[in-house]
Amino acid sequence: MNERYTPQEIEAKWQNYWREQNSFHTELNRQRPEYYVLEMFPYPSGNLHMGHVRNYSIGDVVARFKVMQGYNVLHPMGWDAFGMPAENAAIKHGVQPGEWTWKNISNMRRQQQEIGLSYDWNREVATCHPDYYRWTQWLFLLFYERGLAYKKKAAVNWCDQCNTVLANEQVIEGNCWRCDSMVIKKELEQWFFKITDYADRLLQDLAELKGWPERVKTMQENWIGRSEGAEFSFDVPELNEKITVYTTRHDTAFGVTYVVLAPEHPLVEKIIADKPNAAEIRAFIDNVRNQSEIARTSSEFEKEGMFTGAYAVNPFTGEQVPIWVANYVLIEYGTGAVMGVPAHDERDWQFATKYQLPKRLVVDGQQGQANLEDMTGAYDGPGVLVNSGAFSGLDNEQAKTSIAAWLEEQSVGKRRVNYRLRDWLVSRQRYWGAPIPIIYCEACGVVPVPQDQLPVMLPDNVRFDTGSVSPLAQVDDFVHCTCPTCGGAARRETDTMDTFICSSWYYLRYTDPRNTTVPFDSSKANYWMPVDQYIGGIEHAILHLLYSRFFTKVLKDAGLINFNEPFKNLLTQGMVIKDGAKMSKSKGNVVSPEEIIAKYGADTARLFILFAAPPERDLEWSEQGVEGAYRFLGRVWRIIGHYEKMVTEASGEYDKSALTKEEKELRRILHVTIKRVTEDVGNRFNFNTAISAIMELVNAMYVAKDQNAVANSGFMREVVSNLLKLLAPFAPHLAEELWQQVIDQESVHKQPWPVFDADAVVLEEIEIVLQINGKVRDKIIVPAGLTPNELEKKALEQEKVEELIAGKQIVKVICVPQKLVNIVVK
RNA sequence: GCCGAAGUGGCGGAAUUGGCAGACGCACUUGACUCAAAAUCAAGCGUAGUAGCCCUACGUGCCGGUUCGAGUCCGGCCUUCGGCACCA
Repeated sequence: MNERYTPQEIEAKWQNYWREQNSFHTELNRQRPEYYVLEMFPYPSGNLHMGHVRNYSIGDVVARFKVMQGYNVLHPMGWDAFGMPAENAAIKHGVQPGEWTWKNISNMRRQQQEIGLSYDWNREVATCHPDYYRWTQWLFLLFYERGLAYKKKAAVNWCDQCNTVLANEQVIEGNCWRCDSMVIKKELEQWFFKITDYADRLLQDLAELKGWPERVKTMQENWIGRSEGAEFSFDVPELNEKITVYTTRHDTAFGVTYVVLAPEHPLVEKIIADKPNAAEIRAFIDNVRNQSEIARTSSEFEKEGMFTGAYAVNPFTGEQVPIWVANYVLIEYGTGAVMGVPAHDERDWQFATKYQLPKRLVVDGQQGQANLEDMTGAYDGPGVLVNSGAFSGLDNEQAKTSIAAWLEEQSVGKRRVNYRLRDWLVSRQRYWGAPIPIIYCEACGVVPVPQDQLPVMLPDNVRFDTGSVSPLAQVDDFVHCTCPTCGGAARRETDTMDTFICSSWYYLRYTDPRNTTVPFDSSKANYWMPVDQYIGGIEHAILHLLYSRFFTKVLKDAGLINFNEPFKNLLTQGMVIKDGAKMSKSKGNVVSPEEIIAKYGADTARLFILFAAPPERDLEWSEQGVEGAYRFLGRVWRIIGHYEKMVTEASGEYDKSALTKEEKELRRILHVTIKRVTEDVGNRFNFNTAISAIMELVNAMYVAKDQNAVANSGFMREVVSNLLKLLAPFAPHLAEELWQQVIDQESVHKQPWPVFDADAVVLEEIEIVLQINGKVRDKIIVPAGLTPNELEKKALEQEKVEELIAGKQIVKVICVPQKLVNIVVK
């Protein structure tokens, strides 16, 4: 073999070899345990960045490790290929979005192949391919049939920059998730998926996800935002109407001193129509509607409201209370109307103080001593009900139950659970997405496109500078069609689907990627799914991961799959940062994977990324660290080169009992390393410590070389072959090269993962720490396996110990076998 | 405000079940090799005291507790990062 390690020569060779051998092709096989490892598929932006390299390196180690352990491993890759950037490129450079996207895909696929990733490329999918989006459309229709896709007019999020609507999940602090510009509210008719029907299951089943990080589960929990309360009605006698309010504090219902409606509430216009200051109130409402969403929903925002001139009757007290309209009540949550209880809600306190509305204390938290005069803010703690009719004297938590029961008996209200989660707005006024397969017929109304007419193909040669209208609406051939039901003239829906729909089921398509009759065969999906290990960025904690969970539940209800949750274990990798900041073009701190691979090779890049930090933590890019990884691989190359002749000429067998002391020690380190790497990769995903263990083994091989102590060629073959197996998932090219040169002609990646020899890892002599009063005072070498009594005796015999405890009384001696002796004296 | 995660050398990080804090790597220092440099191989490297070795004391964000023994467990804080937030 060459004296120097030259990755540039080695890597391409093995990448071709793996491709020619179809090394990573996977078939369904019920005789073997399956394992599905998946990295989030990328958007084909044009080039891989270091975050991708990290993501794929992690997945590749897991995949190769599991293959060697004997699992039937599914490890696919594909493209989340619809979306805005392709259209922006079309507007800017005049290139067709499809052309731009496919070009990017082939470039990024090449870059992935240069990393040496073990994907089964036969299963590659791209969401923008008609063979894929046909089934996205099919699934839309499934949702439609099941009553989970519907169209409604609502105030929706609109991004002026992207010229389209957005789902709530895509609005980050009031800004567009993609272009970061401010999101405004627009009243539009749009398609929604009824994710709220699944709110409770999406919340409950989080408990099943033992292999998910706590913070992701918490984020989803917060997002779903379940609250338990009650809903009840106030009569409005002058209109013969009712105002229904939602509250989680029905125990404070006797403290209501006013009722507030959201400005958008449908009753507002009715109430104010005949009032003298109606015009003034309307002006106020218009003003509130023009306030931005973030401003309006910020708790620091000044509360403003107006009295409507009408009154409502509190069903508990029979009292009339004024009806207000105010900016702090949101039409989307609850009933769009709330009861005002200034004494026990901070917002109501502020509002009532500002507009001099009365306050009434109904929960006493100070054993009868509480009074309004002493209060400087609302009291929202526990206490006993006062001024609350028949409920006075009850503990406020008990009162919730009693009052809810009363509401239901009197038929003025009921218990109710509310969610913060909104339905998923799925239509987009964009071209580069899957067309929504719906036809509008004047005679038949809304008609779903029949399955045999799918896919509804995206037309070519479209103009993109159409402003706030979907580009598809400008294409007459696309829009005009015949009604599938009556054959009359009809129009197609011109909106496309949110790309998050495409990515909500791709993991299922991988299990059966070329199926032409259904999106996937159920038995195949049931064999491979759920994904055993999913790996991706934390930025999808809510968006993609919530939508995919929703899809899985709907498909289960439809009988297409037999599992509840798509991703059994989730690893959220940290960011790759440089100089303390995320790599970005604007900061000028981007390191190009291609350049690194050209300079050091893919094995070095992979090794550095996996070694520099545990996968969940942010990783600081360090060129010197990369050098270190490269140096280590060179060290491996040279030490194996040193033993090459010995190992190639050796047979596999040797007499273990004939090993020298030094050989035994090296063998012990080898098997300890096998044990550690197996556990670190298999149980904990601590690739950094797995690699450090391999480094220690290599260091020990250098020590042995220095001692000139290893002469047993059969044993050395064991060391070298196992070292290469351990290294194979991390540095697949180098391991393959050395394996085939030194050990065997069959791929190292087809070898069984090594199993450690329990006898080899046992030490004959061990070091015992001697403590006096918990402080380390000495260390002794003793034969392994001494009983605590023997240990204690040995410890007390030590000269140094005798010296230190002389004249003192021994209170207690603690012996931890194989570890330490602690002598407690006074 | 509510919820979650994390704080360990100059740096990235390790310590898996309460048992030698700092594995492994980077940086740095030194030696060997070399005319020299690079590469490589070898050694040292928490802080303070000491010329130096031995040794001693201190040391895992802060304060306290439990324990023979705490980076690890408990109570109370502080800081950083992330999510949610006028959600009634």
